[in-house]
Amino acid sequence: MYDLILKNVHRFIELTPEEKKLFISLLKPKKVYKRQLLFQEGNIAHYQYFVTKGCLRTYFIDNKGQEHNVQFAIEDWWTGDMHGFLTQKESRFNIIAIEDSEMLSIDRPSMEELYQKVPKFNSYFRQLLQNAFISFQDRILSGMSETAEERYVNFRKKYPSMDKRIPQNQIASFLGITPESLSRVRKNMTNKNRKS
Amino acid sequence: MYDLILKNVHRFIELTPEEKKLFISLLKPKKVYKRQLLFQEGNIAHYQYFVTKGCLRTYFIDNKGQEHNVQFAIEDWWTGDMHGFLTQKESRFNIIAIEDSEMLSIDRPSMEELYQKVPKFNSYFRQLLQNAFISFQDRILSGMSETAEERYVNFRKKYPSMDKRIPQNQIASFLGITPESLSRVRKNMTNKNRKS
DNA sequence: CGTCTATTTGAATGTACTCAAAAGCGGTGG
DNA sequence: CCACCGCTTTTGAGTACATTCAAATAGACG
Repeated sequence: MYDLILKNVHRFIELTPEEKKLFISLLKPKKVYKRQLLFQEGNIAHYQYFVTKGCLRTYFIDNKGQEHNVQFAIEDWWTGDMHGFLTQKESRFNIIAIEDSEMLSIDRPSMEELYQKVPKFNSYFRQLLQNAFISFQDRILSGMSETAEERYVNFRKKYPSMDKRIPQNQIASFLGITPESLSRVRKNMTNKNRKS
Repeated sequence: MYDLILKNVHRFIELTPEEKKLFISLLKPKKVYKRQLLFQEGNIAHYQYFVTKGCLRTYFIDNKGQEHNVQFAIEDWWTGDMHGFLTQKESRFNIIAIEDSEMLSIDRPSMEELYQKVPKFNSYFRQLLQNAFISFQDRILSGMSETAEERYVNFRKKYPSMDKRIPQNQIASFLGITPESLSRVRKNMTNKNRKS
């Protein structure tokens, strides 16, 4: 159950057996079923979640009532509202399960304890923040410079495992286009392939 | 000359006179003139820059050769390629002066020294990273949910001092639209105001 | 003053959107 | 196991918003 997260941590920092034990003792398992909300906007984000099984999406609702997907998370990914978690301000995001999912959650006090006792974890979590930062940066760049089709192609290249599991209309929302448009983009792509 | 940056730091952490001295001793003044490149893509970002005078823009060039503005920086702002600075990988960004500008720069070794001797600075720079993260997040959300006009209105609300100093075509590039479109958006807005 | 760049305006085009309807797919209950 | 219901995906037609290309006007700077 804890193998996956330990491997993940191990990609960034090395832990002694005692440190591993402490870390694991601070994690709380959590389950949500398909279509169930893990977290709702307006609340304070007390947890970050490491996904061990399943698939979730993080979205926000704009002032026209439209949903927009901000992030998908599958096994071996962290999810949660990073900004809200760090600032302890009301979140603008919702997180909902696309499949039955299992997670390991950690709250702020536990994270503080971890920083105190195993300072290496500062580095680990800082790198998570950096990665989140980078992925947002990439998204801004791609939003400014790429067509819908290019964004979709890149999405599939970058997250091949997600492409198979996530409904098209959800991917469309992530890419910032309508489901109809994505359907047409795909049609177009297969036509191109047949010609060549 | 160092008042501005000390005030800025002071908004997040408190420093003793000795700590201030150390901090200042690690900063290198730097000048660039209008239209001059401060930093060019393909290089490693060795510095972060705190602007004490002037105005700069950070942009990247997409594979169609088009420029896109990522950030503007005026007095009391930090600029530089955060991602490149943290990872020490080749940067995709260019930074150029919109006005004659003066900065205080800090390199990685100095920052490490600062972290060692005054650990409080970890917190300061982490908050800078957080703020950068948040502003990118906001930009993704606004790109997904707002029209060009709404984005422009919000830009003016958020950065009133920049709106006055930065050429329209540069603002357009920041908003992700063409200069012609921004011109029409503005025309539209004044027409609306006259009617009401 | 003249030159260079930024901004505005116009006309035609294109990309993605909305609205509407049909087809496809998956899960549920009889 | 099949029939039905709800949701997703596809397709079509018309529309809207922003783009491109081109040209005129305005502004900044030496």
